[in-house]
Amino acid sequence: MGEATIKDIAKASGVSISTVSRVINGNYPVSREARERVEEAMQKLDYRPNAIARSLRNQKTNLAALVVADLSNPFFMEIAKGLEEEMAGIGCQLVIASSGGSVQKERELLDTLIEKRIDGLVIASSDNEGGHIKTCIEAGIPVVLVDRSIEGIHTSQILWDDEKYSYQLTKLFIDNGHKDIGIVNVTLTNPNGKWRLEGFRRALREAGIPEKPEFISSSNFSSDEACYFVTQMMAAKNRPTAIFCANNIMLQGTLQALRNLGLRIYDDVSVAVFGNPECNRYISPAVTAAGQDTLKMGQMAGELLKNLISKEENREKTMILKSEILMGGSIRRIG
Amino acid sequence: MGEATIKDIAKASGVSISTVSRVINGNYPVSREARERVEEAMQKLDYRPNAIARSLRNQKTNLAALVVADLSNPFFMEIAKGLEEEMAGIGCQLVIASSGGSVQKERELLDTLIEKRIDGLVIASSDNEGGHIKTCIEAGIPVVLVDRSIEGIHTSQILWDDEKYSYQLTKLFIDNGHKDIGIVNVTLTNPNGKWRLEGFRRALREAGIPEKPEFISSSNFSSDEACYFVTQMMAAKNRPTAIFCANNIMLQGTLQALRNLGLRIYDDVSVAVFGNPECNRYISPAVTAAGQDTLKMGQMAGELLKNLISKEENREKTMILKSEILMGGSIRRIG
DNA sequence: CATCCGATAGAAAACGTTTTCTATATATAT
DNA sequence: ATATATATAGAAAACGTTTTCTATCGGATG
Repeated sequence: MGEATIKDIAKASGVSISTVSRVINGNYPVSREARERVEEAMQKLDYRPNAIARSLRNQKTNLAALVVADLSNPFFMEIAKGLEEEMAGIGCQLVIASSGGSVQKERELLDTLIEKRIDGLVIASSDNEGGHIKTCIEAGIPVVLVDRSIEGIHTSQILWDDEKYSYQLTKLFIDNGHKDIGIVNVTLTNPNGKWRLEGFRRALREAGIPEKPEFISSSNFSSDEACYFVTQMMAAKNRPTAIFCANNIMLQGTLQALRNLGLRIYDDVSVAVFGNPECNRYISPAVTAAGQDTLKMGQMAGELLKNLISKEENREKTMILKSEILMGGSIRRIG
Repeated sequence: MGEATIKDIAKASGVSISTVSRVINGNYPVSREARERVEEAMQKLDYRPNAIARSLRNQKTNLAALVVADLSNPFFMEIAKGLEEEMAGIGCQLVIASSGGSVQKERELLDTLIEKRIDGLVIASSDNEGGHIKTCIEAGIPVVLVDRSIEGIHTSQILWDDEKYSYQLTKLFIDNGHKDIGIVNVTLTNPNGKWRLEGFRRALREAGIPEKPEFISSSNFSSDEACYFVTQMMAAKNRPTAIFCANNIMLQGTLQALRNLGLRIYDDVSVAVFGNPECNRYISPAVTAAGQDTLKMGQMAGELLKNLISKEENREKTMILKSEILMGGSIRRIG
């Protein structure tokens, strides 16, 4: 049993535990003879330093946490992947926790993460209040916000340029002759939802197209709700000729609805999405999108977090990631 | 700063640290008066117990680890989701680590996880040797193997009935008149690969159909390699009329290849997969599959792990999860 | 009245490290 | 020969808890 402690090694090799520790860490001079005896003993007893004890002494756990709403959303998983990659560089492993979108659950998660004394936190928060995140910061935990900013929280952030690319996609519809455009949005309490709607609106406004409330989904977040909304919207006698989806999940629901209704992309309705359409791997025409480099977002989050942890660059930093308009064949020229 | 320790609380409330500890844990009698003073102090100083110190003392970290090859594979993420859900029940959070399929990396990960003294490990190992996993077990860490068993490792496992369902899918092809059937398999050193090929072979054998080596992919694991293999295979003048994919990633590569070649599922080639076809959300005909309930696999893994941790059921257990044949429209009747 | 018991609470040991402080021996400089 | 570095290594404190071991005080029991 890997139960050997530093004390056992000391005894086995006839030196003090201080000396053993110095051999392990290599940060103080130890005679060759002693070192060899210690190393031999460690080998023989299959010694493994206890990271818990180390953490207690060093005030450092080598653990970072990622808190998201849903583990199975590819969007978050790409972030996780990038983050893990990046943190591995400083020997930091990743605790992943999901809130299922529940504010209550998220707060509980943060509480136990604080108690666990994680070295850093990356969070795509579902909590618009931000009180608990402030608590983390006050507890001395470096925090990086991803995907969603929170009013009143000052720390490193990495976001998308929601307004700009929503505007561009909407304008793309308009330039192709569309006037009746629906938007399948996430909740407006979420800042993404707010800004993606803003961009959508600006494009309409600039083109002099009046908004139609029945074409604007008010507040959903699940694929199912999106599906329901689109089904309703497309069943009405005045239906849009184009649909803008605010993220990949909204697109999923939208496609589901269109399939159920027997409507084809391009032929029957034009579609665009803010985010990465997983479907493009499978269907054609591909859905035109404002593609997000989520892997990079994870990596950048890791970089920002490392900066905060090392205090090298203590000033918090806000990064706005650019999207790239990926032209698919899902927008039909009409009129 | 959440820097208050139990000592500070003791001082602030005029009792000993023992008493504070007893208030926190509620496992020993404390006078009402003392309790109230302590609770007040904890409130005022925003005290948060240090989980590290607790772990050191209690020999328990409330951390379980999940080690997989690729974080962004939906297959593993569903497992993660189920596992997280289940472990939350005993206040255990999840460290997630990915090896990228590298044996070397996996071993390093396990080493640091042992040092971190995690309470349990769930792993879909890429290492056929199993030496490091044995080390974990010897170090006293409960281990549950998922998706892949390892020869010589005795611990709880939860697997699929690879041979049986591969046989069934292949037989489905045969029953529909197919004789030239390709298999896009993962590496044979992986037990899944081995058994999925076995099932495939048995079906052919029973039907008296000779195997064609050029229809059997030898050893790939990435979607890209699968794509390459299928492209080659389908470009030859004698090409199969049906393709069996050994998992979701192999299917991805296969579909990619078919798209590139302009071949349509059903019309030009029949397809089936062992696993969950993410594509079925988007395309039709849906791909016929031996569906895996990966969420459940994660939950079961959590349950088995909890059993091992609590020692309630110390005997290791092997579970074989059934698949469900999901009839899509991807198999054409021919001949 | 002596004894014992239950309720309460403090002191101290323990968990396994790292690091400061101190001590010794040897080598170098005066 | 004496003072002074230098290399090496042990003792002990510290990190923040939990729990065992003791101790005190009242009251109940003989």
